[in-house]
Amino acid sequence: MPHVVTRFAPSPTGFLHIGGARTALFNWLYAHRAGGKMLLRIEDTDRERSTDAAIAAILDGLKWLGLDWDGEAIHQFQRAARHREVAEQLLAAGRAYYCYATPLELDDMRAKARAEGKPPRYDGRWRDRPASDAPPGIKPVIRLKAPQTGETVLDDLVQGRVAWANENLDDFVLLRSDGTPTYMLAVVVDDHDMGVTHIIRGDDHLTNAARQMHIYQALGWDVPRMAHIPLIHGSDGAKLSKRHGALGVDAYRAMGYLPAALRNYLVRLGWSHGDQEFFSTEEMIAAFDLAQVGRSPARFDFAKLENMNGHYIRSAADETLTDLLIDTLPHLPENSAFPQKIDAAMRQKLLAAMPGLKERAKTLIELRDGAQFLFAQRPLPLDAAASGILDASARQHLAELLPRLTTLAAWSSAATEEAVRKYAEEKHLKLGQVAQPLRAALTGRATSPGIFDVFGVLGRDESLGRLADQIR
RNA sequence: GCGCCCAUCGUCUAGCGGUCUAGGACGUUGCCCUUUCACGGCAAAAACAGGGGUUCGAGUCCCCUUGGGCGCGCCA
Repeated sequence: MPHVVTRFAPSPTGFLHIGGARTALFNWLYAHRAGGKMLLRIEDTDRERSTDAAIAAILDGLKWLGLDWDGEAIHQFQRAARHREVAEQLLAAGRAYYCYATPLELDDMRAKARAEGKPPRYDGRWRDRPASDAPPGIKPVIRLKAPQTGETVLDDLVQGRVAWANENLDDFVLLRSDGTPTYMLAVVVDDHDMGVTHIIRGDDHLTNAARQMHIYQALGWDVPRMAHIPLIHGSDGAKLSKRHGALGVDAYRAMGYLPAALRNYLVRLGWSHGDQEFFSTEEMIAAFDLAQVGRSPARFDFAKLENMNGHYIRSAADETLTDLLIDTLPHLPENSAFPQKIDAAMRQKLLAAMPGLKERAKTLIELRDGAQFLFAQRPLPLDAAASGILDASARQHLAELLPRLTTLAAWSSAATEEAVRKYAEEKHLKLGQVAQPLRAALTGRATSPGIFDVFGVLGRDESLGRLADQIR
């Protein structure tokens, strides 16, 4: 396979949103598949809107998702001198020119073009004027002398052949009047200098691709292969907004999703491999291919993500999951009924309960809530359903069961089960009629892991104590 | 307005001219399992946007319409 270098190039004007995360994932997968590299470039040339906090959030999000990059992150702003140099090189070669048009003139130009049913574009008024025409006191921008006829054709790895008539494109700005580069120039120069071979990005950049190709051509540089992947939409089909998923990846962590689950969900958005739904990281890398990326936008569906997350939780090893939950605790929304600090003894308890807990949780939040009874203090608070279960006859059953359980020779799930089943049989009760009161007394809830597992995990003293609390 | 992109069940998608009475997954509904809740199992409802072509044959190719999206800055 040929040498492959991809890059993820977020602009640090906000968190790493879900669309960006998927773009990063596709770049990462493509690079790994080819045994190549994925580079990271922070596009911080917009000094007004770029923040260090956003950079930190993006790096943190990538790390959490397990998407590592090769080498140091490049900060685009630090390369401004190089960008300027290239603009001047273009100027010297006659492939770019100074433009002295004022913002007011440009506004008029666009308004007029629109009125005539043409795309609003720069009319090239300074394209062929001699330097001697330069008005005094105005700092010029540098514009690219773009081709005015013919067409620009992109062979996109996802979109296929896309063509633009050059007359619909214009002489855009390369270098601003203050000497700083525009995004269009910076991207091309950086991708070239970084040796990027494959540009995989959102299809909101598709039109930019034509303009960037003009820069490559003017410079005589090879154009990297490009792949414009469709955007992710909200559940209503419109642009992703905060209400349906345009959250930072940290928000997904806070909702209790596993990185592996989010990765799996994201990779299946717009990409498929036959009917396969679940992919380990290795499988994903081996199977991923841009040719299978669809061209239509996908809607974000929390229900499916949640289902996948449940799958990942259920199939995770107990040790792994226990530690993941503990490590994630600080990121989850506060729950005063659950300890923020888990010591070694508590961890053991959690681990022991994990087989029963993980079957019942779709998110780490649900996992935590399900585990709450483990650490509850006696006497247990009962929720509405639990106190509904514990009526007089239920408490009577508990009272009769308590001595039988107290005298058990050895305490275990199996031993308690035998005792309880025997009691139910003697009294001609269905197991549920005694299991539910036990559950309510032991966990304070109407739902929990299997009740005999609860006995086992809680241990003799705590179990008997909780039962006794409800008898009085 | 102009340019570009897109269009299969509610959602993610399989399908790359005949094997499609359109397959899988999520969600939904029903049944089973069952100490609760889950899990699991079984079953059901559910789609080729519309219209023209091309072809012996079209979900698959072409055109138009409609509907979405993206772009059109001295933002990125």
